Amino acid sequence: MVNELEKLLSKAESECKKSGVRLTDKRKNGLSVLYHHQTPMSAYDVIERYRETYGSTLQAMSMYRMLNLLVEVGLVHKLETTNQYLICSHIICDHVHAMPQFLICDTCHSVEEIGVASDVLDRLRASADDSGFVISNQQLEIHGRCASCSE
Amino acid sequence: MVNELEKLLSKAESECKKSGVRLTDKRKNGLSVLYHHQTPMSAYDVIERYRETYGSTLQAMSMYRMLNLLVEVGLVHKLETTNQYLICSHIICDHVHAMPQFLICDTCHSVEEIGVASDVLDRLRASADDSGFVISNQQLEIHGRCASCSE
DNA sequence: GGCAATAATGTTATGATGTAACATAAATGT
DNA sequence: ACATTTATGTTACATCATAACATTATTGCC
Repeated sequence: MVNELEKLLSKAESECKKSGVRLTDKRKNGLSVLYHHQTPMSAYDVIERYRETYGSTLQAMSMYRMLNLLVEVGLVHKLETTNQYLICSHIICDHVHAMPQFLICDTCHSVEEIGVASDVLDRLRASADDSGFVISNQQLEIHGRCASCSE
Repeated sequence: MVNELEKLLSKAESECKKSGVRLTDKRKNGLSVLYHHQTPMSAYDVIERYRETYGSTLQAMSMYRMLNLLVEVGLVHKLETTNQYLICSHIICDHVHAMPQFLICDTCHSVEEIGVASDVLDRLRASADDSGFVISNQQLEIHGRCASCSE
């Protein structure tokens, strides 16, 4: 079996191509940092981890630029409720992705990414529609306690 | 008909009593500022408006303390996706409040507060439960375009 | 290859959001 | 009246994020 990270980077390559941007070494490294970290990271966390791993210090501006780009391309998610970034856990799969939903454990800070169940989404759209409100493509961030923390 | 703000403040009074905190003049004034503003405000927005209205300058620390307390008591909501505060639009009603859901217009920044439809909530809990995840009491923040902005 | 156009990154400064820690003042209960 | 609790003041700082402009790298085209 091929190294998962390589697979991820190769998928990243094609996603970047699709969006007409380059997957530079720095961006690859940034992705790797997020890939190897098991919980979401703040931009400054990524800067620090990047420096430890690759020996080069990125300015905050550069990091935010990189992260925002990776989010736009769809390789990385940003949790708006915690100001943190995490790699998309479904980069490698081939199916079309539903609206992402994050189960964020407020105890251990782990995050599970699932797709919003289609019936939930339908209901949400319907209830928003009662107000004439059009839901944009976005994500749901649900806080609580993960399985092991709620034992 | 009684002034709506007065009604709100009287309800606020009883909510504070319930929680064992005092509804001081500063807190009343803070609530009034939020009440008179039609869109959500950052803490610093409230500080500025407070100063304009009441002629006294609160430090950031004081304002955050006040706002956090009003959120705890249930008189004010905080939008975690935008770091803004808004008065609970259902303070005055007497029924038990469902989990709040905010329809946040990314164009005009207006916010409509509704209750999460109970079937949506049930489905959300069920899908989270598949992972053994327990949803805490919280709120949904849905971004998109309001009726008038999507015409 | 030369060279213009575009994309990416560097650099500096600053704005925006939020809290820790400790001091003082005001209200409350007995 | 006075001890306790609650609220507020004050200072300093941590954290999150971007504007504006300069430089470097890559690409497309002749």
